[in-house]
Amino acid sequence: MDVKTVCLGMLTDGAASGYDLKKNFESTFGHFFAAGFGSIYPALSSLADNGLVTCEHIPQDGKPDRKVYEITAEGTAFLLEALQDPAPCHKVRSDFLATMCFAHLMPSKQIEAVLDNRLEDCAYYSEMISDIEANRMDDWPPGQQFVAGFGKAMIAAMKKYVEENRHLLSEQTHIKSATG
Amino acid sequence: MDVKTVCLGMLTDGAASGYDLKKNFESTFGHFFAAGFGSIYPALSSLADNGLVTCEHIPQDGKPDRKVYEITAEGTAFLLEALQDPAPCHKVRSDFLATMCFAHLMPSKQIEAVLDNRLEDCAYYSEMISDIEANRMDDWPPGQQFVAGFGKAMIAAMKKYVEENRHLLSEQTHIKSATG
DNA sequence: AGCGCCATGTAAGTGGTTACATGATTGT
DNA sequence: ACAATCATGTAACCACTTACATGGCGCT
Repeated sequence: MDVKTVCLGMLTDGAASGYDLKKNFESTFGHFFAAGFGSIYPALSSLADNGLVTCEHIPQDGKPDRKVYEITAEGTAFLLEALQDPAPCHKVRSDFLATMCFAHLMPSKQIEAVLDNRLEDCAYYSEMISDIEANRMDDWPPGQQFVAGFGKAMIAAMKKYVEENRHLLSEQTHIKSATG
Repeated sequence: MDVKTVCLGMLTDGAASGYDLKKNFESTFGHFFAAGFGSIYPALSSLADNGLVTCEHIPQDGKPDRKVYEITAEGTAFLLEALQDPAPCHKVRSDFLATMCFAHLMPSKQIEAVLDNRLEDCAYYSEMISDIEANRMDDWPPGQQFVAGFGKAMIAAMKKYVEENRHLLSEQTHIKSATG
């Protein structure tokens, strides 16, 4: 699934601009689907070219036109087909884990810093999800509630694992002992 | 961190061919860092060009030369520097979660199929990690044991969450009720 | 007869990131 | 003064994926 398809999905919730969608990518979708303006704007243009969305230009003073996109019937049909994949992937790409694989080559201080940073990241995300939950989750479709809960559960599991197992990494230094 | 750097890291464990490294990418590193031959072979060539690894050509009958790569002192220095990032990222890219966000647009049967598939994927990975644990984990560096445990914990958390919360998605049909 | 394992590589394509370009308004 | 918010876009770049190309050996 690409940025185009996710944008299309977001538009099923109502008309929005690229700028609006970016906020979704930062909040709700942030923990599992990243996208910057450099992907979103071209995606929306392409969707409009293919008739999957319509675009209304709203002029503004001193700013570029606000472009509000709305999904079309063809867009909905396209989305529904895209959602038919019975085995959508769930991929992790972790420089963190790759780094930890080589912890025995690193000084303890560095390992500690990396682990602390990961826990900070967990804290950041769980706070973010709590904020979202507190504000506007009641009127969400059940799928988005499921997904928010999923994120929360995974982050909690990550935090727990790191806290309970960091001793495996940092108890020893990177210099090999001579006791072999 | 790119494929090059991870290959370099793997070579700290001993000399190996591209084919050998691929097996690592499929087993130990599979759940958090994917790479195919199309990335691995060019990565190793590039590392050799830059003097970070040496390459020994071992002729074979009826097969291409087996090329065994070994890390150099410069390679080790390069790796150690790459490992100094105090905030290595941990990214999830999930078509599964993106799909579930739009579950209210899907028929129940489809949702069930997607959830079942995810649980199968969990089963596949946890079995794989168990196999790895059973065979050759004792002599691993602590970092790789930490990472294997991490994968196991995350997959267990995923399985648990999906099993306990799938009812949120599949109890209702995709057709909006007229009770609003 | 066919599949999977061994073993390497290239070339084209894809999909995304990063940096750049513009510029008014509102808050601290 | 400075940063953040609003608001859009392009162009160069990058890393990785996919498909293709080659071919013997051993197992069922």
